[in-house]
Amino acid sequence: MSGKAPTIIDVAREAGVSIKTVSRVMNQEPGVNSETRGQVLSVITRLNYRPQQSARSLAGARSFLIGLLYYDPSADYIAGVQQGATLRCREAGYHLVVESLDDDAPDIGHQVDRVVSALRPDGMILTPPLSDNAQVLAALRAARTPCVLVSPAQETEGVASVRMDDQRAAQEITGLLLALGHRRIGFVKGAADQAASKLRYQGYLRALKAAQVPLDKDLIVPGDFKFDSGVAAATQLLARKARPTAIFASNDDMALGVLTTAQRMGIAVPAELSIAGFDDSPAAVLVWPRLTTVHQPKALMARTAVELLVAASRGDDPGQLHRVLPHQVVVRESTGAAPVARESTGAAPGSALPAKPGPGR
Amino acid sequence: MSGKAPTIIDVAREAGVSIKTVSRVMNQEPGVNSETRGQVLSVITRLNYRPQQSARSLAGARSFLIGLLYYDPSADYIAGVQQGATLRCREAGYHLVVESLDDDAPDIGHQVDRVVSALRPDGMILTPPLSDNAQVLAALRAARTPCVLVSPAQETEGVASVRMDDQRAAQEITGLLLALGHRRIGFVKGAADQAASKLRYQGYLRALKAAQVPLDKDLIVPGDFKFDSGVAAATQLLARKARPTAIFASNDDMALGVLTTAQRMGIAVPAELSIAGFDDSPAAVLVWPRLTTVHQPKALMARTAVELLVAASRGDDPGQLHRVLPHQVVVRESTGAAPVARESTGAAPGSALPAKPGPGR
DNA sequence: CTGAAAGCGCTTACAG
DNA sequence: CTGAAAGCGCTTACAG
Repeated sequence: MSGKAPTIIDVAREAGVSIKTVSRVMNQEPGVNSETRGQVLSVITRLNYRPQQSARSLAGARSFLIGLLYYDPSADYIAGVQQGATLRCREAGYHLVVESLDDDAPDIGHQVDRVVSALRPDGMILTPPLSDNAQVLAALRAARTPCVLVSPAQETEGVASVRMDDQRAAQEITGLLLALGHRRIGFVKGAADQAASKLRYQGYLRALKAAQVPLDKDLIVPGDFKFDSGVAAATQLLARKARPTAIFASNDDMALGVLTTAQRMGIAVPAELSIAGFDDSPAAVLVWPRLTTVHQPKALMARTAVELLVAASRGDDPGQLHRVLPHQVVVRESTGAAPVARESTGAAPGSALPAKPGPGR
Repeated sequence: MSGKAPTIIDVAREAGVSIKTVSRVMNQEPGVNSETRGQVLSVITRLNYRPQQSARSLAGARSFLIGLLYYDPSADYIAGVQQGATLRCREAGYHLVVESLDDDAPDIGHQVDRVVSALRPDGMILTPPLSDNAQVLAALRAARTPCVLVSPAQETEGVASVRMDDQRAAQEITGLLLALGHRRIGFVKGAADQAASKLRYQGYLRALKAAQVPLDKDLIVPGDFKFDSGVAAATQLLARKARPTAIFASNDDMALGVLTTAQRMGIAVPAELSIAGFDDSPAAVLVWPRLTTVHQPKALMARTAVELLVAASRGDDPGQLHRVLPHQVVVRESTGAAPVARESTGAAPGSALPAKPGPGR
């Protein structure tokens, strides 16, 4: 508890070795007598010595810093990613620096450049839509900073990436609705400029095809991932004569718009209409019935991204560069068996209450 | 675009000055001939020179790093805080390092210590509940690392803090309900161990007193800030003979539980029951009617925290150490005029639809 | 298996 | 107003 923090010199003196040996122990380099190593380790513990990041960074090739770059993410997305990244960083002795960028800014390359040249991070994690931003990627490449793309639109040769299988997840959740007996399943598309939109749509199509359910194009409506577009989509879909018995929205925000609209129209969920979303957002469990949806492995993707970067900076073999992580279909109360087969005749009777109020939890 | 990034030596040579002069210009120190300064600046721009954080940190007293420490925050909270912090950091030439800690861990002091001794950040921002964690504060004090507490339970002499006025906000939103003619206003408390719970409750009490509305203790029910406790609270409150015409929940998650419960009981919101929350969470606008609530100045609190830290690290006068930032009451569709004065007789007729469906947006 | 020397790119006193 | 020297705390070659 003296005034100054101990340095590598203090440790070396106490342990009766050179600073080089202490350095070797700290970096877990091979070729140190195990007795010497134990001796040094005990002094390190006793003095509570911690190497200083700035000195290691200046002298060596590593900064022990990993950057997380994002642009206008949903709160839930960034929180999930960050949780996984910070925990894995701590385990590996790294620290996470976060930077919020403007995807539309013409000087975004410079913004990246600034961070990289100031911090010299050992790696960068890019979340969508930055994972598809050519300027960002070019700036990183020029600075020779390794990066991992989270859910990029497409995998790039030699650039690491982590993602989940959006198409398969969408196929699974559509399959769930089909298994419940639904045949008229509405689909609300995501924003046209996002890669996930297309994948989720394809998953929906595949599931129908696999179940040999003919495609009804009128059941497919546009959306932009926002609540209001879910409201608009539901308004359109539920006004049909032969209205769908289920609606799968490309994300939870839109699914909540569908849910609200159904409730306002007096359509019981899930008795008369099943609703499924995608994302497992916090709001999915803040409504009743709670949403059936897909849980994206955000924290695991981030952990994996950190691992790939740490391996690369250590010179270890990172293994497979393109990782596809397992998702989870979360079945809650917004989906149920299709109504018994009598064609809906338009306006349905009944209240907004579910047939059987479920338990409060 | 050569292989190596330019150093201060390259700049000095090009500008025909000593590295010390370049250093002075970079740090905006006074006492440099303005012509010399301009000359140096132009070389810096031309070479695209950026000082390296690790070298500055090692040689000097500043690291240009600010830490953000949190424990299990809501996604929305951390995202809001971070947005404000990263932007202000960028403007000031700082970078934000985030670390997720475990508030219950017995070695949390060590966890903090590890970050501080490795990174030597110029300051730390602590969010609740860490802003009230004695071990964290002690570790920071021992390391002489300046910190700013976000919304601490109580202000500490000499320790900077930023917060909003929870009590006044709660008083305002209760006042809004009173102004709408409500007299039986239910209140759902927050978790007993959080400082905000008490403040919001006091605000509710004050508003009633100011309006000379007698306190009915049966209208006050416990809660823990979670959705389910809102459901439980509403179930209890709405079963009363003289049921409340409005319910103010201490946060949005609970308010959503109240909303769902009302809808399932066939009580129209806001025609028969007004509902108000607190936080302005993302979910507040993902339901219908959208929630009337209080918007907490998360980003502004974080910006201010960074400013206090940057000023301190520059040796500038930070000014007032305890900042109270303005909040905003956001009036949406979940609140309306109190039903005309006929005593509720228990079970109310009507559907879950609002009297007049509002606009879709 | 271990160590002495040089150097990473800046800032801090100290001179002039 | 400007600069030459020392040094921050490590790692990198290089020896032995």
